[in-house]
Amino acid sequence: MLSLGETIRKLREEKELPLRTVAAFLDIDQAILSKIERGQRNANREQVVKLAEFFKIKESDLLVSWLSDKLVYEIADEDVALKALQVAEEKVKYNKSKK
Amino acid sequence: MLSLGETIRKLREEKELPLRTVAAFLDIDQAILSKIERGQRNANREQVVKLAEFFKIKESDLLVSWLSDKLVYEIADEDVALKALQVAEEKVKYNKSKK
DNA sequence: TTTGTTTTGAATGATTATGTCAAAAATACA
DNA sequence: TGTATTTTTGACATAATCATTCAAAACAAA
Repeated sequence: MLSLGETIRKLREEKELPLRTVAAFLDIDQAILSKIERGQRNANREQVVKLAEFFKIKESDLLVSWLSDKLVYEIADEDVALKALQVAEEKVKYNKSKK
Repeated sequence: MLSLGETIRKLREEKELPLRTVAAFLDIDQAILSKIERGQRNANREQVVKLAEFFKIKESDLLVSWLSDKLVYEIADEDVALKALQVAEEKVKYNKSKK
């Protein structure tokens, strides 16, 4: 259950690439990428899509990783975090069924 | 499966109170409360707590409603919304077990 | 109409997101 | 060691988003 940051750091290190190379592909400063990999910054959607392209992995997998990180972050301090996630699931299912 | 806004509007109308009264208790402009009830604005945590107090309902129930609304909002446009919620659940469970 | 309530939108202020840059710290390795 | 390379950090800038206020418009009831 890796975070987005852990995932892309692992991929980058497997290929023995410096931050610079990946950051250039994303068209951002390497400092930002460093922070993304360590979870100090959030990537945005566009960056996630580009990362999937760069590493040739399934875009939806990386989006799930990114979105779930954001969700966890949003409720991390709440006692009712799990319950909120479950209710959110029901709401999404309901919205989908009626749309 | 009511949203926070629908919930508090229902409660307010049952008691036949104007926005003004509830807004005064929350110490906000009634325009904001109107928007919160209609889902055009997000309440903040403090407001949710006060709303539970005002309507004498369980605080955690209203917090769940509020948090789940926020979660749904955050992923509403994504194809992988459900998957992201499920992965987020696993991450929360994992974090809890290791803490 | 008159009165009270609710909704809307423009304007403003606050907060968050995003990025750059340069220096410090860590790492690799001749 | 010393030097080059890479990574991390933090100060700063700017843009985008969000929250709030206010007044006016729209609505509802008497």
